[in-house]
Amino acid sequence: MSVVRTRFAPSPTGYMHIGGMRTALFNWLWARHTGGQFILRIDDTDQARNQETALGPILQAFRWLGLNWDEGAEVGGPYAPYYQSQRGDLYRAAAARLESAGLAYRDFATKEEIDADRKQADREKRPYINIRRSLELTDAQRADLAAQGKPWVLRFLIPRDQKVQLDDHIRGHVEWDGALLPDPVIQRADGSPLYNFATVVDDAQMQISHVVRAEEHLSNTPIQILLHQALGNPLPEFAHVPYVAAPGSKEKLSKRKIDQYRKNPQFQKMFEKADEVFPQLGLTGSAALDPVMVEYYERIGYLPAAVINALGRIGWSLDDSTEIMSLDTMVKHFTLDRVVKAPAGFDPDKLYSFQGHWMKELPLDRKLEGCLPYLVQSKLIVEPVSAETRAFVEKMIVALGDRLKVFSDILSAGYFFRDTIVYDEKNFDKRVRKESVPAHLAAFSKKLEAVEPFAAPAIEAALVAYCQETGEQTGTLIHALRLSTTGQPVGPGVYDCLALLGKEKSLARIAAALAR
RNA sequence: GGCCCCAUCGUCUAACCCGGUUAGGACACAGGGUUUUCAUCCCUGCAAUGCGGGUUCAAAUCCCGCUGGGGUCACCA
Repeated sequence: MSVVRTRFAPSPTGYMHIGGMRTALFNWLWARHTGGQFILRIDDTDQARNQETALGPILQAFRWLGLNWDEGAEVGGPYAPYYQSQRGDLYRAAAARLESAGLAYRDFATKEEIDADRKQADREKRPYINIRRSLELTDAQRADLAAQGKPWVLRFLIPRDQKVQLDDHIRGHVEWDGALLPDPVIQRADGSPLYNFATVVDDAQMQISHVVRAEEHLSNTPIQILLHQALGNPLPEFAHVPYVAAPGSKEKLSKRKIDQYRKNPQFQKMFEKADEVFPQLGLTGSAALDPVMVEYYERIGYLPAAVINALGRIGWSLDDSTEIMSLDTMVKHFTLDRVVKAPAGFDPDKLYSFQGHWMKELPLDRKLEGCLPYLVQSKLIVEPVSAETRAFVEKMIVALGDRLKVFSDILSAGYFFRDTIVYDEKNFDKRVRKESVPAHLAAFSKKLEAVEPFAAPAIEAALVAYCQETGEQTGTLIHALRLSTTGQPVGPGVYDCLALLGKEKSLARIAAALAR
């Protein structure tokens, strides 16, 4: 096989879709597995919906996940430019070629006429295909229309006597009947190309060997195959991967259905997390950044390794038991024939589980680098971050241990920085405002004054000693101490909390809690 | 509705191509143990071949039909 060249060709929409990212990943993996090239082309033929800024988040998503591209946006390459908006000459030349070969025709039909034809076909319960009235025009009539300046579009003349066959790497053999396909517009009146045409021209010119894309493009494929044939291009291989569905459903994950997803039980947690975390960072909540967007995961503090792992397991498996996979592992083993045919729901729980794994693997210094920006953005610490602060946050991270799942979880321990703490009232009543608890808290607080050094082992020893003396349960004191010093019913070991807080703050907070 | 695709635990999947497994793994869930919280970790449990016909000694696996789900039907990409 000659060199494998795959491409991902996003339209600049202002965000990177998590499902699109999975398709991009498969393209990337196939190229890397085979030692081929991965091209990032920008399909911005639809001028109306493009702005410069709309591309940024897409490129950022690739960079964040570590999916580099050999040719394409920003990096250029031998088939530059890689922006469809800059490749007009190529499309116009190809269109002219088809027209002069009699494989495309100028269609003077108006939208209204086409609509009427369509409705008519509908009424007669037969499939709509173009009536091709413009083909009946005499040369004189055509010249006349041209002289009048009547607008026309260029349509590809679908060969209606042909069957189109495809041997797809994933779906196997698929056939269409040319007699049922409408003639697609390949060029607008203003000379600009349409997606199906530009894609064909580009895939051929860029020597794309494998078109790996989501199955929603399957119905575009016969047209593209016919176009390639008409243009005399060698046919690329096709692999239509299943689309990524909304959690627990078979419906394509779609940004437009975002409001429905808020009620989706699995997605709900992600929206709640966004609404909890983003405002602390000075961002709007889930309204601006939702779990359909790759940026959501970056901003919440997921690890690229976890997102990659989760994406790679949607619709693909290495074998019967491997779940945890690094990008390198996937590159080594990825093949198109192990891609599943059925659409798969995105599973936030499974992603979270992968995240737990990869976070555990992460060295402490990397965790620190990951957490610091959250503390800075939420104004809990200031930049430049002093060496002492770094050391303190590092201790926090150690104390948090596996409770730190995503980087933004560091914010759940904000009570180490804030002077006014928010008490969980229900648990405060249960653990502190109870029987002899305040008295014990006060008495133990006195013992704490003498603990030196004020570190976890010494604090624990003091507490155990106190409980032995008084016959009180250690659990009672532990819960009471946690509630009064952090306000929270859960968190790192309470000895770590006290040590982190220091003697002075610990005693002050206990006193403050007793005074409530 | 036309065309096309798809169908194994709640979810992601393995086994299907080349028929013979107590239908395997993971996530989730439930129970238990460790940690006097939570998280982690360990153990256990729960749980699937959509239906109907063939072919065959034997069908999740091959064939047909049905049902169900989904994608797509633009001068969007």
